[in-house]
Amino acid sequence: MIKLVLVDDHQVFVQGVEALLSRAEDITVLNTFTNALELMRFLKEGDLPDVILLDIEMGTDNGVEVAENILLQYPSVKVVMLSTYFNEDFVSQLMESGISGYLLKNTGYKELQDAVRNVWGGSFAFSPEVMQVIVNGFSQTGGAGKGSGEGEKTSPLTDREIEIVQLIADELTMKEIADKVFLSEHTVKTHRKNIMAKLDVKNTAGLIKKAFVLGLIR
Amino acid sequence: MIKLVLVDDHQVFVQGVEALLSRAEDITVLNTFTNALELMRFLKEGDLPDVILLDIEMGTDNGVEVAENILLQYPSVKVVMLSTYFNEDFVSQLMESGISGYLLKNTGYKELQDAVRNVWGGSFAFSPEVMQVIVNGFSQTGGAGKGSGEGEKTSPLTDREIEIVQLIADELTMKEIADKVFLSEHTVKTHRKNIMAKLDVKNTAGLIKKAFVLGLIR
DNA sequence: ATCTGTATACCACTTTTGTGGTATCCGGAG
DNA sequence: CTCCGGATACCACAAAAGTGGTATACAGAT
Repeated sequence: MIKLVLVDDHQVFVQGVEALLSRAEDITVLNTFTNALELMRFLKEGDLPDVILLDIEMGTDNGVEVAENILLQYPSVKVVMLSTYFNEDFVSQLMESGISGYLLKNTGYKELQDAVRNVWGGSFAFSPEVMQVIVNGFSQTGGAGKGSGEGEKTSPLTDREIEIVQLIADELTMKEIADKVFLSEHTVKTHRKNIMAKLDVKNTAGLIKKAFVLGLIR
Repeated sequence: MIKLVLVDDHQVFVQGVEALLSRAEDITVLNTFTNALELMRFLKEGDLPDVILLDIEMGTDNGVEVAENILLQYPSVKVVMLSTYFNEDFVSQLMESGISGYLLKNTGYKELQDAVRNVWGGSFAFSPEVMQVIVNGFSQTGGAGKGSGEGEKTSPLTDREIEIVQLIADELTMKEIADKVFLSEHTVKTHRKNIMAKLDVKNTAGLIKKAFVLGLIR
């Protein structure tokens, strides 16, 4: 019996997936959560699942960081990311963290069940689109060994930086943000600069897009 | 027996919701679709559902327009929007089109079932967050009559404009876009200007955010 | 005690956006 | 046929964004 837990901030979605997975007789859904905090509390209680299905876009929680945390604290559980979007950076970063799968939400439930079984058996589960990029990544960087690039890690943003990103998304200018958070305009610009470097984007458009995908803004 | 169809471009999601709604004995899911084209073809065949659950963010399809089309051609079916995000503009626009509900995906499945029943019975179904804004809108504009503002309609973008939006989201500058689509930089700027006016945003940040919510970019 | 990362602040300069106009061409609706 | 909307193009100016530095202070880790 494969024990699993489900995390996604959309109730209908978790309930739906739960119903879908319950049809498989070899899978039990131990519990479901709509935020990372609940999940971590549950894991701390000791009844560890075999597999965790984790949504990347979770509003306040950063799915990538959550995955890293889980794998750091409980290396034996298999983590499979479920995402609407597909983002190369995440995949390489998450691979390094040791996730077992990355599935897009346009996957069907049969494939999802199979994925859970494969992962439980020690294998991996990636949507075709994702798989392709992984393969390309390897051929580009020259085979095995160092993954798909060393300096390309998407470092997590600090609290202050996240705050700034959200204000930028609210259409405020640097000056307006400066007034709002009682900082100098220079400082806010510096933050934006750092954020753009961390997220590896070239302008506001890329910044907002990535922030959206990362679940930093809603 | 309430006949309904489900539309959302994420397979697991439709399958999940289907499973959830099938638990109710008074609801049958006639069919599910992952894009608007399939849905419209199905409706044309004549077996009209009582209720359509429609996701707003559907990649290439614009959920708002799809809803309008459905209601124009088949005024007797009830349309309920399902969305991750909540956007005021949509709600007022969709209200005018005659939708029967707007639910966020953080709704639970029991509420979803109730919503379907209410809508079928001629009533409405809105998530609390949405309801609040509707009420506020009315009190602000001074009661019934003209909805929540006349000139605030989010006009649909033309194909060219959508193309430009997507290129902006890909971090291209006006000059780069101009080269790419064989237009003058001036023309591209004009397009962006018009787009921003239509979407009622103040800058690139707002533009990308709204484009994301509208499902114009992914 | 030193190193590292975060938050803060400043400056000068270039590039891009954003504003507010005008104007032509074309195709479809009335 | 005429009117209108969409796509196209241009201009000039103001306002931001974006680049590439430097620098201080402080907290926590080593």
